[in-house]
Amino acid sequence: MTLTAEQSRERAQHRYNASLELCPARQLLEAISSKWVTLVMLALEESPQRHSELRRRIPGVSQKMLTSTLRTLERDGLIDREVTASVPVRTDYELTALGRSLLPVIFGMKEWAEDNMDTVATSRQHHDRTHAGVAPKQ
Amino acid sequence: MTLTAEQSRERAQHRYNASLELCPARQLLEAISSKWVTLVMLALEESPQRHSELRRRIPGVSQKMLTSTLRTLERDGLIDREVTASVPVRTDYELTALGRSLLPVIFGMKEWAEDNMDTVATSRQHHDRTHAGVAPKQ
DNA sequence: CTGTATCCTCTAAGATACTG
DNA sequence: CAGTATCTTAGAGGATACAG
Repeated sequence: MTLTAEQSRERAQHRYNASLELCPARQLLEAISSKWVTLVMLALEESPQRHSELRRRIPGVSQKMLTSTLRTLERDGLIDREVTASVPVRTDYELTALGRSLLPVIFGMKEWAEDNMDTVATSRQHHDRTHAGVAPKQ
Repeated sequence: MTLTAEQSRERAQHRYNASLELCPARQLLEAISSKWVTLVMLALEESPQRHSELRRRIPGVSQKMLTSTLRTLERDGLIDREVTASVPVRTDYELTALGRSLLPVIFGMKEWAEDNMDTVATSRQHHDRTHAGVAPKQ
């Protein structure tokens, strides 16, 4: 039998999910879109920092999320972790060369955002006002 | 009374959540990190497309997610939506000037990703192998 | 100080069904 | 063709307590 459009779409979905996850750009997006990664990257821009320093420099981050973010960045090879076995323990984090190579990309986004997010905000307000009745979303 | 470090951290959290959400870069990140936005933006790069064309061009997207993504992009002023009231209805989407101005940023990410995500992947594998016992995560 | 281990909540996103 | 309306689920992220 032949497939309906809906059926072939389903197959496409499964085929595509795999390739989507393999797409480098998608992977990067997922890697950096976690809530704290860019903040940590930027906090490490100038010099290595200790866990406690990072916590102070990034207000609002819980130590769970900070640790988890740092672990992920370390796993991705974007930062290095150095533990000094003193009492109490001291841990320093610093950007790797790979991590530093990502900074320009982050700055590129930052720049576009700073130049254009007010336009986006205006557009949102206008859209919400003119489409008041339908699908307010939030 | 004076605040404990933990308490002042809590206050910082609330103070900061507001400013975090106002941060332009964060907003942009949230806007484009939705699963389908970059795919839609890239699909519209060369020419306007109809809803059904986009669905074909982006395998695996459900019509719900496509519609929702398109609505968000429209609200943000990144794409325009033009409805032709024929039977059946015809709808075309195209990038706005603002939307096109974002493309270089997306390409910048894409380029870094293509150049470096294999290094990241290798780092992940190495990390997972050497840290087999502890926190395999996934 | 630098973490783990739980528990809990909230939302993005998928599945499915229906409409002008 | 181009949507809207529900229901459900997986995972991110927060709160809290404990440990080397």
